[in-house]
Amino acid sequence: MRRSKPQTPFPIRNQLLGGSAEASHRIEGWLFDIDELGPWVTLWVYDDDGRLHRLTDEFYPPVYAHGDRAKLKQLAADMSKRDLITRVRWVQKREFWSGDEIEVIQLNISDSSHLPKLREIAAKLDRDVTFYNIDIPTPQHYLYLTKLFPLCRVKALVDEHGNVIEINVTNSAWEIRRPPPPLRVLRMRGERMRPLTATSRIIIATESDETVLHPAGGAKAINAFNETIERYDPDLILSERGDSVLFPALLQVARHESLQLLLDRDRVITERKIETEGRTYISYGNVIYKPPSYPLFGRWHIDRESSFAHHETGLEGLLEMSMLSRLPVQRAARRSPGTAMTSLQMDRAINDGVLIPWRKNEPEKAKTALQLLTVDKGGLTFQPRIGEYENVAEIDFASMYPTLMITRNISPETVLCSCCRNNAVPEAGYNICEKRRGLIPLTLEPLVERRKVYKRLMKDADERTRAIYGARRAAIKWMLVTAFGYMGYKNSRMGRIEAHETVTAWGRETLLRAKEIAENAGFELLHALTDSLWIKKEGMTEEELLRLCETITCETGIEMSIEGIYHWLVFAPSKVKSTRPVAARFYGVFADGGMKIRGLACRRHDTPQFVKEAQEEMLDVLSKAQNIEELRRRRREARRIYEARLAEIESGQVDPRLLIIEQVLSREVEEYDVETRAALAARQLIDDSVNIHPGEKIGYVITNARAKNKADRVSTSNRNGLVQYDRQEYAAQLKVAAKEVGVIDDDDLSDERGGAGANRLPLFPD
DNA sequence: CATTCGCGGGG
DNA sequence: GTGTACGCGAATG
Repeated sequence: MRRSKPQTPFPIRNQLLGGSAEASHRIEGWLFDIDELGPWVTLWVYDDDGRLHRLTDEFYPPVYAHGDRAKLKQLAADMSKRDLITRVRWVQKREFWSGDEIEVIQLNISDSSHLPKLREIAAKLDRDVTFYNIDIPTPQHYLYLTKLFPLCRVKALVDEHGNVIEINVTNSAWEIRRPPPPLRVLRMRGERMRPLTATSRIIIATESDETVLHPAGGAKAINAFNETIERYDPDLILSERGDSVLFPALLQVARHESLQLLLDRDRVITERKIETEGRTYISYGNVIYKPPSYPLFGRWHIDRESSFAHHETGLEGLLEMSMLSRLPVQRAARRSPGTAMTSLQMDRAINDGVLIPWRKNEPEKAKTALQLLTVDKGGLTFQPRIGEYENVAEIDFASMYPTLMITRNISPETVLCSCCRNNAVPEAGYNICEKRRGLIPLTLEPLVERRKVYKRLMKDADERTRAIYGARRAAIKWMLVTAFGYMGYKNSRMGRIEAHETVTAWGRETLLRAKEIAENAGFELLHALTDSLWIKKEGMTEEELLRLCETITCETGIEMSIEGIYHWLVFAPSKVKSTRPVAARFYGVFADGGMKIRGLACRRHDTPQFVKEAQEEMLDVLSKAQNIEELRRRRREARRIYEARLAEIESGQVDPRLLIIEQVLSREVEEYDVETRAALAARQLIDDSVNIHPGEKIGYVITNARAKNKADRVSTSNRNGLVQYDRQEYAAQLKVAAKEVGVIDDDDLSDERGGAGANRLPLFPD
């Protein structure tokens, strides 16, 4: 443990504070980052001359306890004796679930590293005392209370040691226009890093130069890395697999050579343990592997691979999430958007004087089949009418679930409230509170508004600005999506399954209402999915559609708009049984030439690039068709692409790198009951002593799909070009992809199977 | 044939 | 220090 208070601010790039013994002075600039350091937080502030200051501010996180007064007094006395707290007082706060004002004792924790100990105490006192605000990450907690946020403008008064006397924020995270932060970015990527061999390389690139490191070369690589960091002094290290591969490798080498890797700016924190194991968890039903992480002190490290936010929305989106939610940038980068959403809620709650319930670590119990059936019906799904259609319109509700939560006041504490009797919720008949505005709606409303503002501004913006606003919109969208998702999660700090149920019940009702309105207006419904309708009407005009959308918007309170009018649209049948429709499998071309595709091979992550691109090329040809008659002509044209690609595969000359199938492992190798290709590939990697984990993505090439010796079926070798792929197997995959888009049909597949496509589908079933 | 396993959204 | 569900389709045995 490091308990010594830094005597002087760590000098960054020469003497930032002038070096001399000024008594106190002012700094004006912007907050770059915040870390936690025992009884302090470390604030990194860039002043307006571009100099970075490391400031410290004392912070004693306030936690609250409710219960028998005598017991609470005793608790405070005990904790005081053990120096766990610096301050005690009684305050009035509001309880989250009931909304009631209650008297609680406020305890200011003397050092944030004592919080785990406090949680232990809290767990023991569970029966008598209820604790609040005891599991809020300290930097966030500091930001909630000071109203600072990442990248905010600050004015600070600091003493000669860099300790904050006073600090104030002078702008809002919600301002739309803001200059991009002037960051020095170092990019970092590896080649042939797994397994680590003499040919492994790490490339680090500044804006002007590039350095190649050979980690197998030992000290030389470490020195070269350190030299670049010292010289360039990046604010952000943007890596490809830095968390999972590059930093662990470099740190291993550095330790072996007894050298220090100069990752952090902050020299107060020196030791850094080498983590080699990450963590596997389940999210949204998917197994996800989270590699060990290497956040840095005093600069940012973002691993594009392990950052959902950066991967999905880029730096602009990540910063939007971070600023709005007050989550430090590196944390926002490594956590799910749900963490940002929760942070935003906690911020709101704390600043409204609402206590945050402690989320205990109870593993979620498996639901029974019956529960799943009755509780989680989810969004409404129609069966489309199989076939090819012209002049179909798609109309969508905008942000349906978030808007429902806002307009219907759906929140864990408002659903099934004890004060109102209205049986407002369709199907379920639950009550919804009419007296108190829910925390979720309060948090969501400004986000939904902000997305609308961005959308409006994007219309007249230049291309660059449009890209930035688009990324920020995407970031907010993800926050909104998770707001719905975690409401149904039992372990959620402020979750309640009935709230989740309420949203989907109202969602179904709303979609059905839209269907009725459309049908009453003379439209024919072809398909509907959760918040979208596909409709058709002879001689339909755009004005008519706009009127319909307006009516639906008025009647439901949720904005309905035209997603587009298709020149043509195909609802493809099931591949298993060709008369059965499939809800999410269609492709079509909008009047503006754009395509909408769902459920086809090219959308899947486990389709090899070669097949993906071949299908995309075929679709590209089809997209030029203006109607169904032309579509048929274009299919014949696209067939030439199919044949050319097929010939390439059969020649055996395709680059095997284009044939790699990437899949995410769902479990440990030993746990596979079936020796799937993925399992075989994983086995190979382990035999090559590559450490892989459930939730990690692996890649392999099919070498001999039907080999007796299963080890020969796939190859994970990265000796590119030496792999001989299974031509028949890839030819078959290409055929399936071509058939999906109607470029070939059953007859074309029959040569191998010998069966004549007996049940071919009529193109117009009606 | 039954069972196992991986994927989906968005842009 | 997280956060649906469930249906489709391909592969295995």
